[in-house]
Amino acid sequence: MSKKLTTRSENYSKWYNELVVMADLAENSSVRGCMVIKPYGYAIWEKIQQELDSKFKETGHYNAYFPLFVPKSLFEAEEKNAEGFAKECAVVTHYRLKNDEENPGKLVVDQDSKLEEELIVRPTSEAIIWRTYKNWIQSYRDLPILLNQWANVVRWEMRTRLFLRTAEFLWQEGHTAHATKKEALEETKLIIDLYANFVENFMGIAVLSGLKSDSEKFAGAEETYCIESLMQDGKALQAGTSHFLGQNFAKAFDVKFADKDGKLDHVWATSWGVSTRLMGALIMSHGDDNGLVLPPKLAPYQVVIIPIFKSESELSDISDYVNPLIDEIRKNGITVKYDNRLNHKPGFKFNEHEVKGVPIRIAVGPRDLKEKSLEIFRRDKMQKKVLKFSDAMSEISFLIDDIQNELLNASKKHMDDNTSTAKSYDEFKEMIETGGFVLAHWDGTVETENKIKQDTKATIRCIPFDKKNPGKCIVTGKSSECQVFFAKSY
RNA sequence: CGGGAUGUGGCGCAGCCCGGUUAGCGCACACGGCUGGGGGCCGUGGGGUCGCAGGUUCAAAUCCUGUCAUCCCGACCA
Repeated sequence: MSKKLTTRSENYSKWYNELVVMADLAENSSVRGCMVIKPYGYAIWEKIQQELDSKFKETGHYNAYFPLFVPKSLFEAEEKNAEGFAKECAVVTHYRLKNDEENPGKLVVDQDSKLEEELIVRPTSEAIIWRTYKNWIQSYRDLPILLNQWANVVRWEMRTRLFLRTAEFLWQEGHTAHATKKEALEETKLIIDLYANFVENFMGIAVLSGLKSDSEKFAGAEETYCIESLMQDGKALQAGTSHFLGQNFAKAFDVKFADKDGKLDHVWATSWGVSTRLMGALIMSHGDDNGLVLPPKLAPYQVVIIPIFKSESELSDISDYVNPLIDEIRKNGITVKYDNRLNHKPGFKFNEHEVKGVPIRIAVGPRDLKEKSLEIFRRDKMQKKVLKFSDAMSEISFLIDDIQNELLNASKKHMDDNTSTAKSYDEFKEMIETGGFVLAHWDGTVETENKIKQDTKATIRCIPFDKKNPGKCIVTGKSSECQVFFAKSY
């Protein structure tokens, strides 16, 4: 691993300050591990939302919204799910404050307002949604239900980490109900493929996709499919998951439907989600020492034009010069910002947009007006060149595609270069120490998985969908259906 | 939740070990001038009571106790 660019890198503030800051709201605050997303960071999140939304809609899904609070009795209905999340739930026990008689001007919880039943702030919405689906589903004619919700959830983690594990985070969670197992499994696969496609082609991040082992799967799921990406420091990051829930939630919430023959059966379910963690993946995949690097499809603005001028009349001449180009860029469906602020110097602006990762920068000054030229710069490779003004549009169009492609290529190359195959356990340990993915045979048991985790801190990141190359487990020598991907992970 | 570290103007830090003038520096900010093809320069100025609570002391940013938060390592996790 040549670079160690991570969320914990020394360049921390350079990476993130344009996007988010950790919430620092009050003295003695227990709003711990929450982030404030700044406008530029939120603009990136909105891009992610828009693209995913359109893909969900193309595949027949609709958005809906369900309550933030989950009554404890609902939450505990699906036992495995409840058990899995119990340790990290924020719980609402009272609904009123009153003046503190001993401390004028201060408030205390009104003990008379204790709730009969505690409310859990959703760590995920299966429970409340399946309680609702119970009332919506009677017949096979009511199926499938294909819903998605954009929401915030709260998981009171022991240890938080900016972007990757904040106590409150934004995500989308899909929850579908189906008449058959086959259909639910197809949905689970459809979504993981949709995610993989999105993360690769929109965000420019190479991913692996496959199955989670039993110990890594979602609490309450029969099977969990995942996409895993490899960060620059050689650690893996789970970027999205899609769960086949079987009939677990339908049984827990007694959701049955009558099929064509009038026979009652429990409904089959899936759930799936991606979160603001994707923004962490973005930063850790593409960022460099100069700050963020955004793939054009994700950039709040793809091109920035910086005029170089001494006086306002000079600025006005430059504006006349570049305005036709700005119009043309927009006509081509590319977003552009003309940074004609008077209160910052060009050098400052260059730097600011570099830190923000704007894919393409154009600089225009008096010299260019004379020579009918402009300077164009691509952020990913930090290369600039001077062009004839008349060639600008075609170069911009080329760069928009080229930067998008090159980022994915670089990400794929990084993953390929750092994926190796271990033939023995000793070799495996060495490879894990180096970083990256290690493919190895595994006998399929939890015991072996745990041993590997204890010895090396590596976990099974994913099991390929086609299990087609039998061999012998590197630890026990027992037979193995296929090689699986191991890595140390976030 | 266990181990370690940190908390000082908006941001980043020094000072703390060995208590003692008016708590200092860089960046940022405001004003003025010179500048202007890569985070400009010079000058002037404003802003902090040292996370919070308590204790020791003539005297606390500095010592002690508690507490909250953050970061790192572990366990746990999208």
